[in-house]
Amino acid sequence: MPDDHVDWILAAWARERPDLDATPIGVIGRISRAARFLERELGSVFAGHGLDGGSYDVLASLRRSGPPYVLSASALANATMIARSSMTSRIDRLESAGLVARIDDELDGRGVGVRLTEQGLALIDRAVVEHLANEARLLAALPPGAADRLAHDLRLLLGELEARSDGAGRT
Amino acid sequence: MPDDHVDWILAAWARERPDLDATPIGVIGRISRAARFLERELGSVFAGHGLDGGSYDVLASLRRSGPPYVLSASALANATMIARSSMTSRIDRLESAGLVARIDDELDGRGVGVRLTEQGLALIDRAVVEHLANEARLLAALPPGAADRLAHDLRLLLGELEARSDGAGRT
DNA sequence: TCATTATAGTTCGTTGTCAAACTATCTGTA
DNA sequence: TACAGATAGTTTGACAACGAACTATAATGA
Repeated sequence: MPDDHVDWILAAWARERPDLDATPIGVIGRISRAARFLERELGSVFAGHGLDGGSYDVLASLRRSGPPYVLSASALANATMIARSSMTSRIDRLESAGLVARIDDELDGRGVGVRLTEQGLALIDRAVVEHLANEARLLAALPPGAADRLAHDLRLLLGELEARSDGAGRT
Repeated sequence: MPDDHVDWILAAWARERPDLDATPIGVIGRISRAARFLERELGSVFAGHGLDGGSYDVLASLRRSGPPYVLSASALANATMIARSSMTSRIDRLESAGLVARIDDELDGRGVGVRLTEQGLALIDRAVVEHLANEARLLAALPPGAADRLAHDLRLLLGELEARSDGAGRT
């Protein structure tokens, strides 16, 4: 019932280029657009803890990996889908903030372990509660069943995308 | 059946923080992650036309607005969800590439119209065909009905998000 | 064993986006 | 009219991400 912006996009293409089948935009355009809105909405909670989305992702990855809260820089880069060079500077920032510490990898002289500090652990354990409440709030207006359906269907799509660019995910 | 990375994230949180309800990640985490994958996959087609995603968005917005293919810089910024200052430099780049031209707004001395050049029109009319085929390809592996269901449910979510941050979209 | 190749991480230069400050113009109201 | 505030667009400085080049270490295999 409530139009979204993508309805306007689809109507415009139907008018200007009726020869094209623009229906994929109904899925992919909405995912891109929703991701941008969500990034903004989620950002305010992160900012309340002195973080941005990228920093939160690193801390959350370490936290949910369980004790001793250590992952390699590469594992973190894979998990968060950014380049390794970008992870270097993310770790730099988090390290200056005292939230993580670099430790030598005993088994592999090239590797660097990234460990959650006590301060980092305390921070992410607080932030995750608020973050999940925020996410739940954003989904709360959906009619019953829609969220589960979305999770199910997005899982199919994401599984496909991950399989395609194989070796990217799966930390 | 095929796991996606978010399944692992959910399992990890269930193990480490069983007190939390992480189910919103099943929707929101997948949207964010899918958006990143899609950005990459779609980028290769754009690059084949000498564009990036942002440039494509501007040209496509102008194209589907119909003749005379003119929109204000603000309208373009709203449609593509970027800051007006970022739109200034996007237009700069597209203008140097000869794909758009700035024109004075007769009615409003502050306004700047952005018009698709003949070259820009020809380019976007070629690119959009290939782009839509690419999007269709990425959705092709979904089981019957899944894409329509996704479009429907994402529309509900996006409508909610757009209503929340009111005045952002709706060019 | 030693040379070749692959991998982990960092450094470097470039780029696109952003917020804030600024200029120019328009709008509303007294 | 005149002036205060809103709006359109640009400029500026900061920043996060990227790819390519580089260093150091590990793995392979002849």
